[in-house]
Amino acid sequence: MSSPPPLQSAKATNHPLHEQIRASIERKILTGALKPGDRIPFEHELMESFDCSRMTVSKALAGLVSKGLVVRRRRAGSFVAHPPSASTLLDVPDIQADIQGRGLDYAYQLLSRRLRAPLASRREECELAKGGQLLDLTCLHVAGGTPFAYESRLISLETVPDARMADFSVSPPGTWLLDHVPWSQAQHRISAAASDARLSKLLDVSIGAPCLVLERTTWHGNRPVTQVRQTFPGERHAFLGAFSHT
Amino acid sequence: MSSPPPLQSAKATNHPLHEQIRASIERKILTGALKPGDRIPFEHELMESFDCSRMTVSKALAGLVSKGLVVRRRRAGSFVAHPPSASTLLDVPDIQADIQGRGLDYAYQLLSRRLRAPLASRREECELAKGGQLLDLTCLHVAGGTPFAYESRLISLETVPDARMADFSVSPPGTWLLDHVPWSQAQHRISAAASDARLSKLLDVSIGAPCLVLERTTWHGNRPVTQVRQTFPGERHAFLGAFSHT
DNA sequence: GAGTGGTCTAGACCACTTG
DNA sequence: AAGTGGTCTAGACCACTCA
Repeated sequence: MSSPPPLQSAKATNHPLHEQIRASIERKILTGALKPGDRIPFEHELMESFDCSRMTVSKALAGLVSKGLVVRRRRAGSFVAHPPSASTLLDVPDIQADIQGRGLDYAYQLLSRRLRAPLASRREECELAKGGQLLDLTCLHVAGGTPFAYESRLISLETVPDARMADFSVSPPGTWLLDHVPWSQAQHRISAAASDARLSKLLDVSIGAPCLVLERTTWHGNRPVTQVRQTFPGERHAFLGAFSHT
Repeated sequence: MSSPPPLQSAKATNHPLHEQIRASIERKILTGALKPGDRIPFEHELMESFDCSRMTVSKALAGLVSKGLVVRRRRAGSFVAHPPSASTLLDVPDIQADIQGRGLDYAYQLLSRRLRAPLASRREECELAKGGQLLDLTCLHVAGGTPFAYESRLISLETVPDARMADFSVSPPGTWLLDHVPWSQAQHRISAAASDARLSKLLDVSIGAPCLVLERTTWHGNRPVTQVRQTFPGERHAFLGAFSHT
């Protein structure tokens, strides 16, 4: 005889089981324990681990898919997704991919590279450094021969020690970071500013010309990764986004 | 005797059933057949309508919840969600709510109001009008005594005939539209421009000062609703957004 | 107190990919 | 060919909430 319905034994917390499973996997992804491309245990393995039915596991994974953290392929399994490299207003844009996506030649120029401590007077630099050092970079992105954006970036070597050895004279730091930091959250700020003398020379615009300024801080899990300020000639560039109330 | 497993009778399309159900309800919401606050049939009603199990109906509704189109309340039922009025970079922002949310006084001034046909030379105006007339408005938003944004807006009277009678001398058209058009999609464009003489006077900035320009076209279902261009003093304003790869 | 949605199960068949 | 995820069922208990 079959025992009566299992009675949902040991519902330790008040969170539903599928959320616990989702959170458990999500944590592993966000902390980097599971990196992009890594395989996630099969459904039947998770069924055993969490002692639940397949539908429950499936619901948990479906949540991760809808967040874009996981991709699932029949017969192959489930894997941690690669961060999208496409550029929209919402994503962390990769300027190189963006320019090449428009069919333009991309060129890049490293203007300066400096290893330094955070300025004690700048609170956000200290938070970024987290006690370590900062890599301070400035560079120029060029699209089809025309200056596209000036970029000033700080990278926290405490969070991304590998950046110290990376060769940013060839490929831009943004692209490198997208490839080497598994997942991120970002805080954006878009404003407008007038071009000063130095910027005007770099971007080939007149002094005082309106520019779009994008400032972004990026985290990996709860560790700060990088802080970047990109300046675009305002009449040559725009941010696009198609949104539904979704 | 019970018949053998129902064999998924009549799988007309190759879309899964839960997606068909979701699409069916989503369509009703996007076309306005179901308006915000309207009740969605109970799960057991949908089970009968679509002749399927409750889990399948539940999956369909869960999809709509995750899109923010539907809210569900125990014992009460499922309802079409009200569009969010909060303002982020992704949403359709309501300037009035935005300013008041910062604890500043909000003032509003209607500068002009004109009923007119679309200019045949401007393709986007003709698409917006869809054969009807346009309401052409310009106005100024003021926050705490300081000019905040200049707005130039076109409303398609073909899609929103009620706008003809609305009193935009009191409340701004953006707020009115958010309250009267049930759901929308939007296309945004953010750029920077220099302030001209007229704008400088209105916004109280110097001529040539950098300004943030937000252009947005909004649709209700597949009908164009409105097209707006808002200009912000660039050093006084910024667009913020916190994003995760979600 | 009754009915809603929230969650879960233990099966099943199917479609797809390649382990 | 085998094994994965995708979908679906016909039940069940529960928590919540509102008439």
